[in-house]
Amino acid sequence: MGRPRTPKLDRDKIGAAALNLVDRDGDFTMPGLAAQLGVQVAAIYHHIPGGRAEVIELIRVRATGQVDGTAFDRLPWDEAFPLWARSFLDAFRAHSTAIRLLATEPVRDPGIVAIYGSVAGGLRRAGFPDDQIFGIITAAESFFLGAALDSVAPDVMVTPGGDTPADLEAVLEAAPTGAERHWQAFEIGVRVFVDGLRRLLDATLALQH
Amino acid sequence: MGRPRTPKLDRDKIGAAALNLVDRDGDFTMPGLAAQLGVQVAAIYHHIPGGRAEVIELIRVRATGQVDGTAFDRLPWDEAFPLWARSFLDAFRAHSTAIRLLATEPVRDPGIVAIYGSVAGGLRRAGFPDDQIFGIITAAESFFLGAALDSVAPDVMVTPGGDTPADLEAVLEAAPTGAERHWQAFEIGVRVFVDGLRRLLDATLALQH
DNA sequence: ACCTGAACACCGTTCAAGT
DNA sequence: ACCTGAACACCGTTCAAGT
Repeated sequence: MGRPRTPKLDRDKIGAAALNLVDRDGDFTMPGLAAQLGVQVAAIYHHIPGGRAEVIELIRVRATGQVDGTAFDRLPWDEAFPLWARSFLDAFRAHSTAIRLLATEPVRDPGIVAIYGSVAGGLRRAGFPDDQIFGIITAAESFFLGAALDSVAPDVMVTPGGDTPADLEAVLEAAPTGAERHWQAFEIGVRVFVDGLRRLLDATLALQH
Repeated sequence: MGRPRTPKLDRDKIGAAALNLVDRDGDFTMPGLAAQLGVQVAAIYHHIPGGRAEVIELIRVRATGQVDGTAFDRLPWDEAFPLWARSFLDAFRAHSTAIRLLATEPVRDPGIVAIYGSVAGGLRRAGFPDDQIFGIITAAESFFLGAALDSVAPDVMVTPGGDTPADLEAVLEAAPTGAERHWQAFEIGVRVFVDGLRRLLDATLALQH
């Protein structure tokens, strides 16, 4: 008891243990985290003054740190964009049980934002206007985040009841089911986004000519 | 005490009271909800066997019930789409303090899904293929939901530190700040989405010619 | 500085008892 | 069927005490 000769805890260990718990259980508690670390709850507060909310932030930084935008360094923007999108989705799906915990706050950590240098660079070189690029990145991330949430959603139940509009019923029947439904929506979204961006780029370049 | 002559509670009253609490405080507790209703906590469980999770579902249905896709009934799809997007964002922003509570589960309630008959009808008449329309709706909603989360996010802090990539720094400096930043991202997203959908529609119609 | 041990106020849920 | 009153196990956070 008392102060140990070498500290038993640091922010890194706490973050790693928390992510482990969350991957296993989909959630975590402070007592559970303390037990996992072989420590009393109060000890955690010494390193993470923000308490549970700050632990969640640690988890978020760890999970989103796997998002990779470096494809923009070596590929044309319209080829890099789908890879970026995919890495974002994969990063969240790798911790799918934790998505509900992570997604409630958008990715705004300065350290994480810095990772997007490649994305910003790729879009600049392509010719997108500087004052719109961060908006484009934000809009894209909004879609990615929503898609991540959709990816853990239960499949839509098509109520065969008579109160469903005919158009909706036809559309639901023609749509794929299960996991395929989610993938289709994601791929449509990425494609639509890239095509829409291409048009925005063309309009910008036409103005400059 | 004992069974009252007329029931004091029903699902509707519980949902309304819960939404009120959440609008005021950004969250709610079962004891707090019971107090608001002038009732003991256990009484709530008699009407909502699913407990707190089901109360949240009631709130979600109420909030998302304000999403309006009927613009597709009277306008061309590319004019209706932005109005639909806006109504979705408004519905969530009207309960902005509750977004974190609501957004963790996507809108998949059968009753809510039925509202999208207008959207499905508009996209069908425009010529989008039946088997892709639900994917389009899902992708669009993913973006709307992400944008709603972004709309309550704190403004991005531009760290003047030297470790920020130059491209990112330039882009962050050129971007609008505060609320304007969010609106720009939302509008770019909607525009990009509509333009991308137009391209998808053109490709579809060209195949059919 | 870093941890233990114990405490506090609070939470969600359940259950017997009443009409 | 519908509510009360009380209980249970648990949670996040704090604080004095120890080294």
